[in-house]
Amino acid sequence: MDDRKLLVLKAIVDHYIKTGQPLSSKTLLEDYGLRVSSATVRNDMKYLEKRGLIRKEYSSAGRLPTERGYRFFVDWLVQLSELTRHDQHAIMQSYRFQRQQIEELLRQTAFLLASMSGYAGFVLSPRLEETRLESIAFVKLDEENVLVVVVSELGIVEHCMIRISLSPDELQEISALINEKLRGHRLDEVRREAMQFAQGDGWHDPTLQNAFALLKETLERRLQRRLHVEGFFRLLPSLLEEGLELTKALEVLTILGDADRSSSYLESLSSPEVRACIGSENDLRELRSCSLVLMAYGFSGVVGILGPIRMDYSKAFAITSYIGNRLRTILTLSHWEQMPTLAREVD
Amino acid sequence: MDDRKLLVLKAIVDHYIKTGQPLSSKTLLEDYGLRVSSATVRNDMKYLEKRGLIRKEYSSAGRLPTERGYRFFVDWLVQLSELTRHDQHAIMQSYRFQRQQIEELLRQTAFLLASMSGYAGFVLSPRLEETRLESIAFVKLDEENVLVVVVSELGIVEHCMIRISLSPDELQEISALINEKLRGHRLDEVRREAMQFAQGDGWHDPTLQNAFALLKETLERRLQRRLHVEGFFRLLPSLLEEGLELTKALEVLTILGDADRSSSYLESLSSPEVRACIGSENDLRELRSCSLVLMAYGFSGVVGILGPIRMDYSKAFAITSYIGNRLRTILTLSHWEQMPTLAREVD
DNA sequence: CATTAGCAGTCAATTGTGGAGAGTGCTAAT
DNA sequence: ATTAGCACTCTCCACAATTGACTGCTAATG
Repeated sequence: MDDRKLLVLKAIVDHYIKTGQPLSSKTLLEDYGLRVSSATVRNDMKYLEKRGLIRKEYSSAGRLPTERGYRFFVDWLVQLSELTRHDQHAIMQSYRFQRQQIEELLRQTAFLLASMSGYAGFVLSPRLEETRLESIAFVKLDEENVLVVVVSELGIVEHCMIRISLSPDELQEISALINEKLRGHRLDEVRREAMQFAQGDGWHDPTLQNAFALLKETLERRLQRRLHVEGFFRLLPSLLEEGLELTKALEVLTILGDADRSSSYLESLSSPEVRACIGSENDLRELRSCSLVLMAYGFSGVVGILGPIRMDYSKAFAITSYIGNRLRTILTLSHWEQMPTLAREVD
Repeated sequence: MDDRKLLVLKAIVDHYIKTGQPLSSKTLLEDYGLRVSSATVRNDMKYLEKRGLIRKEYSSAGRLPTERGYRFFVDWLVQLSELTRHDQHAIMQSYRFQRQQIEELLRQTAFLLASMSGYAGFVLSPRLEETRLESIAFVKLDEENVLVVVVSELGIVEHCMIRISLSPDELQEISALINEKLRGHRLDEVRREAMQFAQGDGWHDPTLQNAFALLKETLERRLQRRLHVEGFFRLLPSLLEEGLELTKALEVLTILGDADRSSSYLESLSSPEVRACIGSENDLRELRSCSLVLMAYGFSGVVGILGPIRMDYSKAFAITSYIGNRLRTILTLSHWEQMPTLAREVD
């Protein structure tokens, strides 16, 4: 495949991504300044069509990329665009107020992905069971209620109230024991050990055993991951423009609402490097009519963009990669560093 | 207006809500078993049209309700349908696992409204400033970090970490002072008083003043209300069926994303009784092409359904009212009551 | 006076037709 | 390998004709 053929392919993909219109041999000459005749271009197009990289919508129409064409484009032809200073600045700005609440941070990130790309943005929360325990605090609220707060590397992970009656001294004892034994352990281990305590390995006081059972249960229930999605109404027009019927397009949106199914899929796709999954490359049937651009940011969390197959991959790669790395940095820094101090709040 | 005219109106509204098709005089006779001729019905229709209750889409088409017609229907003709046992049971089921996290409960409720109605469901969170302080706990996590937890009538309302170095004794002292002075006060008062402390009315230790400033700021930032919306992709087909253009329909969805504008509007509309706001009765321009059915459930919170103007009002009223009252009950019960105990969890 | 039968008039929806325009494929020449 | 030129294909748009569903009106009826 010679250089001119590559150029023709690139022109077709670029043009179709930009305008949504098939590109004809004549327009290609005019707009991309080739110094050959349109017939030559047509011959090249025929070659590309035989290789399955472009196609026509009907016999006498211009050419547009096939999914294989997009794949080829993404793998070989795309030049990774840098974000403009302006965009970079906007991203920094929106992370300026460091939130302590991790879920809020993730929601914000999804919003950022969506608004910068013009498609839907999503963030799959980290697997908290992979993070390490910083400390667990027990607070006596009144006679029969105790507040349990679990703090991990990523900040406050969970709080819950437990109905149990313990003296301050007892609380102190438990607290010291747990923190000494479990600090630095991964939360899934913590959960396992809480279960052992609950079964009586530590104390034989049944009330206490209950407390641990509750703690374990809390960890279990709330360590569920969340999938934050933002801006999918912006996605809809793009999908419809591609000729998708409304019901199909809504299926795409609905699958994102089903966090269980989509989460595990997104995680299985992701890698530390940003990558794309185009149209029918998707294993999830409902997503076969759109494309994903995503990357992992740590602790098995994933960020990405969901758009039409005719997506501006270059821009999507740039945005996802920049924001993903940003998020990774923020989360990897100890959360103690990020906390607002008065001085910072004021400026 | 005689009984037969009312029957004709009701038939037209019922039929249009069910099928989306205008009703002709002939079909009306056949389906609703009137013992008069079609000409008579046509005369009645003419009367109703003159009163602005029904209209035609073009000169030789059947009749369909105007917005005034829906309003009349809702005010005088709608018979409030009871939810089926099955539906009631489903609602109870989904509230069976009492969540401690209020936001999770609200999200769940929005989901319930959406899935039962087939339209979009929303829940505006309570004004936390109207709830009363149960207690504030300070926990020393390590040398320089203190965890602050605010518990109100509705459960845990806020937690944050503050960067401050205090001895356990000092913490104990502050804690006792605050809880004694402020328990039972509304959170907006608490915020105000925190501000006074911050300005030095209590201690003159600058570090402490900073702590209170932070507390105040936290309360301020996080007492923002949230608008939980679920299932608005289900709303879209309904809106489009009504002949709304996609852009207009998306405007409707977008306005719900703008929590600030829509929240205050929804609150201003709501009353303790379930009520409807139909089409152009809405003050918010973007909502003029759809209808709201909503009610207040306490602490200025609102639940409701957003649907097309051609909505099944009878069903929407039943669902909103049932779920709204359910939610009110759950929140009004002291949160201590709802907490899971082992016994309940296990069964 | 309310009701009815019958007929004329209105309009949407559907189908078919024809011409213009855009673009390709092929062939023969360079 | 490239090019010019021509025939062919298919979409898109506008226009017309036909069909069918309802209504409005009028004159007759109990």
